[in-house]
Amino acid sequence: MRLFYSNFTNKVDRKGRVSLPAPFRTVITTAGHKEVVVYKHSKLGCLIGATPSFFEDLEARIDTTHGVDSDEYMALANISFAQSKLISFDPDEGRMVLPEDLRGKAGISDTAVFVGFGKTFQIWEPAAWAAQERQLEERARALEPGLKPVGRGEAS
Amino acid sequence: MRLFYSNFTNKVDRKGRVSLPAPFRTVITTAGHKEVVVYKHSKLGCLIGATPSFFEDLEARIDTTHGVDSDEYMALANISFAQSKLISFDPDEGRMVLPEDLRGKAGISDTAVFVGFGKTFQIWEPAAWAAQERQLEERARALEPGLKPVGRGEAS
DNA sequence: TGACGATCCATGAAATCCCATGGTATTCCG
DNA sequence: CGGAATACCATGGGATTTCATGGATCGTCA
Repeated sequence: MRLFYSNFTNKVDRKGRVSLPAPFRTVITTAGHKEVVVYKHSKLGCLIGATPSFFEDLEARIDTTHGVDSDEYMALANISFAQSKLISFDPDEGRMVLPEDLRGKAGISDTAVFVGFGKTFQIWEPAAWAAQERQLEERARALEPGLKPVGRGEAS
Repeated sequence: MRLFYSNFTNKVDRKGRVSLPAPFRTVITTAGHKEVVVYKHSKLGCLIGATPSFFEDLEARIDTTHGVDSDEYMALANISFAQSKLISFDPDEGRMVLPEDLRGKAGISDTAVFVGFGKTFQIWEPAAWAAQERQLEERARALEPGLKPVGRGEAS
């Protein structure tokens, strides 16, 4: 499975259109999709994006472990589905439309930063991302010794 | 399998007609249907909608694991079949008729909110949905530590 | 015939598609 | 190696289609 790497800063025009960074497009189309799922992160002031498959897997996992009427399912489904949007992008031009409400929630006006985060990516207002970046760096410095030996058993 | 995402607020006219949101239509027609199954949720004050296949699969699962005479099967059959309505929608215009009794049970008068929940969707009276939304958010906050390992891969 | 559905037509707003352009990185060729 | 041609990508504007929604018509079943 291809993952989302690096970060890209793109313009958002009056219609709310943004170029989905070309490398991100590749990840998504390679996974067999022409759409991305986007929602607002509950704590961070950014949006989260992922392939539809990511959510399909998530759904299946929650369904089998908890059942569709459980509190867990409802709470998770609210974020992953009810509050999410399925956004299609032009496979040729590579542009998508960030809906007004999502832009508002992330404070994005005319510029958006796309940040690769492995299986997901984040979309930030530039200044907010700069701040987050600094924080992450500090935190990483603090955790560094602890991170080294951890080799998470994820294949590939 | 396509899933139901996002939420849409549509008008219900005097005849009980509502537009099934276009993306929802796509999910249903892609699954090869021209109809939706709708019933009242036993606890929540909303209606549940899904493709006929959803219930066919569910039926098959319960049948094989419990048998058609089990309590589980009876309970499922009552909700999924006896209490449900199979509602067809105009494939071109995309409108369906929400029967009076279902509207009554959900307190819906002239506006309905369609909420995507993965394999199913919900139909709410707007104010009731707003309240439910708040509750789900709180619950998500409470469950968050427990959810983390499931929704792995996300920054925090 | 009278109520209730179902089908058909009309319309404004909003979302989507199509074409054009400029810049940048990469490749190709002398 | 250097310069030019080329391919890729981000971005803008305008045209076109889709979609939600209202009203009217036609049929049907008591």
